[in-house]
Amino acid sequence: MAEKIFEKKQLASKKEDFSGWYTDVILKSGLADYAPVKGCMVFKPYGYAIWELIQKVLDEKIKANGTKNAYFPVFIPESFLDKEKEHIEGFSPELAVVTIGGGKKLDEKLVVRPTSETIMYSMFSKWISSWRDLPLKINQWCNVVRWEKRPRFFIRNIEFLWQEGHTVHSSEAEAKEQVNWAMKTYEEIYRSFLAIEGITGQKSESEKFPGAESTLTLESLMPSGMVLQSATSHNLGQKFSKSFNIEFSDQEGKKSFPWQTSWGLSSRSIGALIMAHGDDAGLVLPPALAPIQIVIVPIFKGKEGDEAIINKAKEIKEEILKDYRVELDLREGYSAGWKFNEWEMKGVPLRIEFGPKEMEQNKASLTKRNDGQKISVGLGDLKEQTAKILDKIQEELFQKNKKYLLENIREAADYDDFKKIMSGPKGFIKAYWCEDPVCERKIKEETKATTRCLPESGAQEAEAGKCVYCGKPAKNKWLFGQAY
RNA sequence: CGGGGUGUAGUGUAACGGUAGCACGAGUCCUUUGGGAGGAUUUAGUUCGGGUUCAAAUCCCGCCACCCCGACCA
Repeated sequence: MAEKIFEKKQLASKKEDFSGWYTDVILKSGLADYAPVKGCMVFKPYGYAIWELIQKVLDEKIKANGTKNAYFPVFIPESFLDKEKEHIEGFSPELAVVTIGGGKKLDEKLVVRPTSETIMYSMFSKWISSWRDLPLKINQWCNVVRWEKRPRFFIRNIEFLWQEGHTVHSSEAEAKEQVNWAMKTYEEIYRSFLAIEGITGQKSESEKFPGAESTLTLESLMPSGMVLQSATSHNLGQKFSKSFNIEFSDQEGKKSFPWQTSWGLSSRSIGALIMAHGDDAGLVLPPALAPIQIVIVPIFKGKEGDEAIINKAKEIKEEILKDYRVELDLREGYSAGWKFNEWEMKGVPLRIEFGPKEMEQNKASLTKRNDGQKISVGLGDLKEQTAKILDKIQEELFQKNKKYLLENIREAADYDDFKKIMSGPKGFIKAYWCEDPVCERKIKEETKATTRCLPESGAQEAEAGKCVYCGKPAKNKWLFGQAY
């Protein structure tokens, strides 16, 4: 059966060739295309529409949090990045640098932003002088450039799209609150919209954002058994405010460095979406983020009755289902079966067939993309039923993904166990780690697994144990996995 | 950036160093439309740049891109 679909769809099998499947689905569903420059990709309209929907829901939450949108330049003077030592060390290997402008060699090279901390904070130091200027909460939607050596659609590109929030606070507690707010918001976006479960926790010293005090991360599990860092939120402490000379006078007139945060969610999330839910017939999109939530395929019966069917189908689209993103497929010259396959490839969550039979019985035939279930609904109940079914699809996708994640967290009692899991199903591994970077590095070299995070639950759960690698005392159980 | 592989029409493929062929797609017309319909007709290609040869898709060198595996990373 799987082979049959493989042939029919001209799609690699998700199970047998995950990488091939991923690329095929993206190209054939029209999400994206290769660009002439290695590592760059084109977001085609269908893929960009998903990004716009993600932007819309996240942007509302960011604004409701009191953060305002702004836009900073794409070029950053090279010297700005040098100001924070860890920051420049972390980013220098992957910078794109402009040396010529307007035909002339530039006096100071310009870095194409890999992230905007430095250019924003140079401005913040001008804008902030009093406690009355705080908190300052700025977000920007933009592209960033990181010269990745091994690109992959959406997951890892030289240029990608994201949102970066940057806030400045008069107290450390307030900054921490902001960092937590961002993480909770990302969790909600992933769970309620992308229908993807994730685990939140602290990054280790070596995995945290270059220049941050600490980094919170959301880690999701992909069907390949590999882990995807899905969103991050950084507590920058006073490191950047000191490097960039951001100072404010507090209520007592005392000068002090403020506490800062930065947090981001990128177009990588679309990659997660594709991987998490798709199947051998193509994409499967959750209704909340599907550019087309419902497709109506009219079935013609010959010249005579066609007009009535088309008119009724239009009425269904424009009146009964006017609250949804609906596509009415009136294209001629394609058979109904052909259209079914195409819309399945594009992952449209719900298909409505409307033909002579439905016309006669005043009903519609619905098919759920995620499990192929067919439901017959009277036109009188269609509006109500559609709402229920779309909610159900959204929930089913999330529950399936959550179940997969929970079933793939394994405890490694010792290092042999650890290695066995990594050479088998992979997924998440929970294990004691002494927090010595040497053990972390060795584990990575020997198994490809890196620390993903110290889960929020991990700290309470753990009574002191022994490091899975060196056997020395360890306070916490960390989550390991092979990262994308 | 290191190792391995691939590159022929829009896509998938075939051709010993000697006529670039097939299928799908796309265009037009007709018949069709409940799980990728049929006929007629048209269309289009050796990644790019060098070299060897009487002759190169085929052999050699290089560029670029893509895939897989590493190192680096959202």
